[in-house]
Parts: sequence; structure tokens; C-alpha cells
Amino acid sequence: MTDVLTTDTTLSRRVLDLGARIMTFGPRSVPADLRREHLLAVATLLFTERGYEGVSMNDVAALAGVSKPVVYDAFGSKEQLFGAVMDATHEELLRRTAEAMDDPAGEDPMFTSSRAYFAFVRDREMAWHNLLRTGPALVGEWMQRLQRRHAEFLVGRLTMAMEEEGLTVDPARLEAVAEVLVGSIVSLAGWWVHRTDMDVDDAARLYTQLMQPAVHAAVTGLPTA
Amino acid sequence: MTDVLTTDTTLSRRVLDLGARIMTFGPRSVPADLRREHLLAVATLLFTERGYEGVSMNDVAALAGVSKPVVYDAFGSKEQLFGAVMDATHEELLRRTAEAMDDPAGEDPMFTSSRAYFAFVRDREMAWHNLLRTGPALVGEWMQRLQRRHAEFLVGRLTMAMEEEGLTVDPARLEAVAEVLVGSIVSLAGWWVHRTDMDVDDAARLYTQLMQPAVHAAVTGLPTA
DNA sequence: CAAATAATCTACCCGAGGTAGGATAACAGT
DNA sequence: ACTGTTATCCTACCTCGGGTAGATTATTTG
Repeated sequence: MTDVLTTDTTLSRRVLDLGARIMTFGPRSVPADLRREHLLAVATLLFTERGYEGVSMNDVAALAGVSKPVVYDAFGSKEQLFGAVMDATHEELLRRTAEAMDDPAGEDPMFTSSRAYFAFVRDREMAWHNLLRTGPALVGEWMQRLQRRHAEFLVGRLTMAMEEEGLTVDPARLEAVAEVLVGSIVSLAGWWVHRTDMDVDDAARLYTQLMQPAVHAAVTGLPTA
Repeated sequence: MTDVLTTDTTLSRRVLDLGARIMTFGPRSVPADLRREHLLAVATLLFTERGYEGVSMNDVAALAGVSKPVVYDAFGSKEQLFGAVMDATHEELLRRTAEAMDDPAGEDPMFTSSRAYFAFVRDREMAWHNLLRTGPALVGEWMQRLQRRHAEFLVGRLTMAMEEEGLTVDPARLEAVAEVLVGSIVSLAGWWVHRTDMDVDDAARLYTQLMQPAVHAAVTGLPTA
């Protein structure tokens, strides 16, 4: 509740800059888009630090030096405000990966873009966690726990399968494979569930066709196939 | 608010059964575990139909024919109640995929288990959507929108890459690949972010090594490699 | 310098999560 | 059977936070 300007300096920087520009307007009445921009910066800062339910609209208004209805005028609701923050943050993530794709000479774009992705996650860890992964914190974390559990289960299975064939694989790599398998099936299911032209078997076939090679690659250690 | 017993007959069935067993206790005072089981069934039903924020603790208490503190006695908070519901549902999902893995003779376990997964999603669509995917509904849906957007972006890129090499691929298949790529990188990043022994490049290398073959498989159409 | 419009504030509503404290039922031991 | 203890349950309340009504003040336009 006291000093908020702890972690992400670029975020607080932005808040302060916009705050300064607003100060130049004498008593009050600031153009709507500037206000909006400022509020967005403030909200991004707060949501990043404390997550969705850790921040009240009063907090946002207070830190922006303004009263609540101003926030509601600019963004219609808390969810829309949060959505705008997510959008902006995700936009930056996408931009960074896109740039990385065709940036240097020769390097595999899949490698460079995923590197950009991981780099973003690392140096904006709070944002990634509170904005892009677990919207509303506690329940979101529960969901991750479930995925984790699923992944652990798969690790067990994979280990068994490996042992049967007398193969040994780095455990960390197995974990990674499991994680990728869970993430991709969840994601694929979300895409597939609204398609009427593929039945369950089609989906399973597709999934297997896509991910089987990934598992294979992890086990044999071949870079590309 | 009126009839709740619309979609999932097995859920409402369970609620009614437990309700009946409770009726046999004359005036009142029902053993704690039975109460708990009943409440869990009621909550599962409601959350499945209306999602996390569509259901109040009052709703749960009312449909269970009981007063609010009873619910709070059994499960400490709304989040814990929802968590218990998630746990139980996810448990069933896991059980079904696990059974499918080593069930029949000979078939590829990756295929059979993923088929079980997709089958679950199809015939428990509300549960999958409201319980396992988007905990708190509206914001969760926003997150999915972002992933969707990311996937669409990738579809564009993949299409370009294909065209450059003079390849043509079924658009639906491209979408599936994109979905799988996004889901797996999100998931892998969530796993990796707490590891100190892998830097950004390691992560990107690993991801590329795993998923490159998946893309390749989609393009060439080879089932397994 | 009015009239219309934009920006802002104070004061409030209300729904929902959560709890305090008491009442009633079930059960134990004597 | 009676009494003390424990388990179950309810009524009545608190509080916090999202959201809004309506008045107030600034800014622009004719």
C-alpha cells in the first residue's frame, strides 16, 4: 500500500512521465485520451504487482490522483480495464517475438522467436504471471496446479515407457515434454471444441500426429528430424 | 434461477440422490461428510452451468436447502469450494485418460489417451469450459482470446513460410499447429520460469527441439516420423 | 458572455463474501 | 433418565468493493 514503485522501473517511469504531463494542466480537466493513457499505465503497474483481485478500483483512482468515476468513464468496468492492460501487455509480447522472427541473418526463426518469448517472461515475470497467465489470481493458480498435476502424471508414464525400452532420458527433459504435451492438448482442445467437422477420433489422430514427433525428438535428442 | 437441472443429467442425478439420502434424516443434523458430499455435488452442478462468478455462496446454500455458514463450515471459502470442484472434475478427466492408455490391445497409448481427453471435453463441455479452462469466467475468456490472437498471428506466419517453399497445407491443420505451438510455449514457460539452471537460450533450444518436429510432421503429413 | 459540452467530484447503493454468537440436536457417561 | 459435551445448524450482522446518480466545476463554441 505504500511504495508501489518497486519492481518494474519502466512501468513506474511511464506512470511518472504521464503524471508530470498531467501536472502541467493547471487546476484540473485533462484531455480524455491522456487521462486514459495515464490510468492505463497506473493500472498496469498495480495489476502487475498485485494481480487482479489485489487491486481495487479505488486503488487505481487513488494512485492516479483522481476519483473513481473518472476511471469508470475511461474504462467501463474493472474487467474491461484489466482487459485493456492485458491487451497492451500481450501486444508487446507479440511484437517482441515477431521482431525476433525476421531480425538477424540466418538463424532459425522458431528459435529466435521463442527466445524472445522466454526473455519476455524472464524480465517481466510479474506481468507474465499476473497479467497473461493467471488473471484472477487464486483460482488461476489452482488451474495451473491441475496442469502441473497432469504433467507429473505424464512424467510417470513417460518414465515407465522409457524404462521398458531401456532408454534413459534426462528427467528435466521429460518434465519439459510432459509440460508441452499438457499445454498443447489443452490448447488444441479449446480450438477443436467449437469445430463441428472433426470428431473425437480426428482430433486424437491430429494431436498424436503432431506431438508424437515431439516426444520422439526429446528421447532421441535429434535437433530437427 | 429456476430450473437448474438442464444439461448434465449425471450431475443433477447425483445431487438428487444425495438429497434423498439426506431427507431420510428426519428433522435435521446430517453427518458432516454426507453434507459435504452433497454440497460438493450441488456446487459442481452450479459452477458447471454458470461459472465461478455466476454462482454465489447463497445460491449453493439455497439449492442445498441449507444456510450459508454450513457451506463455510464444510469448505472454508468460495475459492476452496471451487477448488474442490475443480479437483474432483480434473480427477475424473485424468482417470479417463489413464484408463484409456493401457486399455485395449495394441493401439498407440498416445492416441487412445488423447481420444479419451477429447471425448471428455465433448461430453462435459460446460464442465471443461467453466471448471477446467476459464475459472473466473470473463477474464479467463479474455486470456483465451489473447491465445487465439497469438495463434492467428502464427497462422499468418506459417502460411507465409509455406508459400515461400511452395508447399500447400490444409488451413485447418495450420490452425491446429499454431494452437499447439502457443499452448505448449505458454505451458513450457510456466514450467521453466522457476528453474534457475536454464537460461533463455536453453529454453528456446529445448522448445525448438521439441516443437520443430511437430510442425514438420504437420507439413509433411507423416504420422510418426 | 451565455449555452452547451466535457471532466470531475461527493455521496451513495447494493450485492456478495465472510463471521459472531446463539440455538438445537446427538451422544457420552454416570 | 439426566446432564455435560460435542457436532450441526441458523439468524443476523459486518465489510469491502464494484458500480452509479446527480450535482459541480472547467472548457469550448456561438
